[in-house]
Amino acid sequence: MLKIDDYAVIMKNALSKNHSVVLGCSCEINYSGRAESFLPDGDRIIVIKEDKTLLVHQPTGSNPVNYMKAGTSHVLSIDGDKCVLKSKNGKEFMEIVMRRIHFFNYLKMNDGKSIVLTGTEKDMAEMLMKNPDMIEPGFKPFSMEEHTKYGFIDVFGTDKFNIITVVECKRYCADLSAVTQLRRYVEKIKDSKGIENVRGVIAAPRITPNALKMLQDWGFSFVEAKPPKYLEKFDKSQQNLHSFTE
Amino acid sequence: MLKIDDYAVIMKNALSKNHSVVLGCSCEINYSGRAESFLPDGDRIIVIKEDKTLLVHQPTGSNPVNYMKAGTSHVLSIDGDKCVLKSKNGKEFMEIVMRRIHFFNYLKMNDGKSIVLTGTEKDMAEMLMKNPDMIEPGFKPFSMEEHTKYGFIDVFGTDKFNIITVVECKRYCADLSAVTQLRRYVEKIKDSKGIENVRGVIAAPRITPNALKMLQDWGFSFVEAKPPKYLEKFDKSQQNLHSFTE
DNA sequence: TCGGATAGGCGCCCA
DNA sequence: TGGGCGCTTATCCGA
Repeated sequence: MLKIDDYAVIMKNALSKNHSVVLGCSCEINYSGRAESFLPDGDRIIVIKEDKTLLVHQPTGSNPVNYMKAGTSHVLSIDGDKCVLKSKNGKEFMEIVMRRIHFFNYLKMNDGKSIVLTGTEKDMAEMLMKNPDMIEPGFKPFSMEEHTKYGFIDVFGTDKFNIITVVECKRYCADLSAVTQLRRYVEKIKDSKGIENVRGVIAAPRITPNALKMLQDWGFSFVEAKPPKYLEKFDKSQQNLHSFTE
Repeated sequence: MLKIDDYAVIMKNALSKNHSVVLGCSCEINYSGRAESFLPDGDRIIVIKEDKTLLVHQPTGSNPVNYMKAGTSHVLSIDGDKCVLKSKNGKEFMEIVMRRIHFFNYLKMNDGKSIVLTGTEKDMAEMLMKNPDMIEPGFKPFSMEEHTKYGFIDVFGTDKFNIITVVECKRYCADLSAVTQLRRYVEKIKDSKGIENVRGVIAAPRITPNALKMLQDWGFSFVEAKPPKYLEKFDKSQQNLHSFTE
């Protein structure tokens, strides 16, 4: 069983060599920066990454209870029978006082790979550009170049009556803010083009009742559309992959 | 040096006993659910929490590259010289194929404490309720967080001329969406009360130029205000805490 | 660097 | 359970 001083020595060494560090400990934490926080003593898992990102995790939940962003400087010291980590990044400060260290590991991670992700809102907009009938028959999208020219509008074109139409995509459920966002775009186009008659469309798998009401109040319309998934290979092998019983 | 089969045995045991699990490994990952993703082989840190949250971290960045939310079921198996973790949560699936395990730890975490956080938007709204002159002389607040009746308005009251005024707080920099949000609240109030004259105010430390323009176009106004920080004790000891040289 | 917008966002509160 | 919304949001992308 290593003593806390021994952990401190190997931890200092690992940090200086830019290894990733993972440990389980009992600690209390002060943070001051964009906000301020105090977390009383309890068991946590702490990760310090090679870019000096610091994460503190409690035994539940997806998000770290405390964290520091990449580029933070970390200094470890011993204060009596406690191990203290002081972290600083600009105007942000954190102090972790470790009462006990349950385990400690470090690792030089070899990982240059980045994730390939599909089914995002961007994929959805591209799908609608390629299949404009999904919005409505006769819809003609402008080119992508023109799309970027007008800012952050997802899809942009003309309907069968040649009316300029702004389409806002949402990959999940469209809400009130999606409608106000669309409204802002439509007004932007009206303003910059000097045209009165501009249509607004929300394309999403579904929409909340309040959002639909506001949409209709503004004379906009809703089109049901789902984001595409390209990695069909994996889809097909799902039954196989998850053939275990729950 | 433990073999991958040995790791699998202790890992299965730890998972069944609802311990938190932390490991470093080389792995590749498939995910399918709200989107789909593939992550080629590389070194990662994996955490499985007691609520069955799964986090996969690369050596840089704050966010996990892959994850599964609380309540996921995890099944570990050996496939040749690989260790495979299959995870399932509703319509979401993940498969982690581990080529090599660098380290492994588990821990029954004892942590009932929750974080105390100040300097949030809610604190800011409370500050403005208690010090209405910060908005403007003569401002009288009605109530805070009008959740039920008129939406989720932060602060709500009357100005010195008894005009109904809606205040939207932002803890950081107010942007276009803050203005459209305020606009939506003001219109809601006008509509439900049948009153034409309703003022809109954004209270934030700062505001983007475009947002300010839109705000003014709509006859709304901007008030500079910062979220309060209460844990002054820690503030004062900052020099002391961070007296190390960088 | 700033601004704008998305996220497999998450987490919290409330009807 | 779903809607609405803040977040120490983080992260990406374009000007």
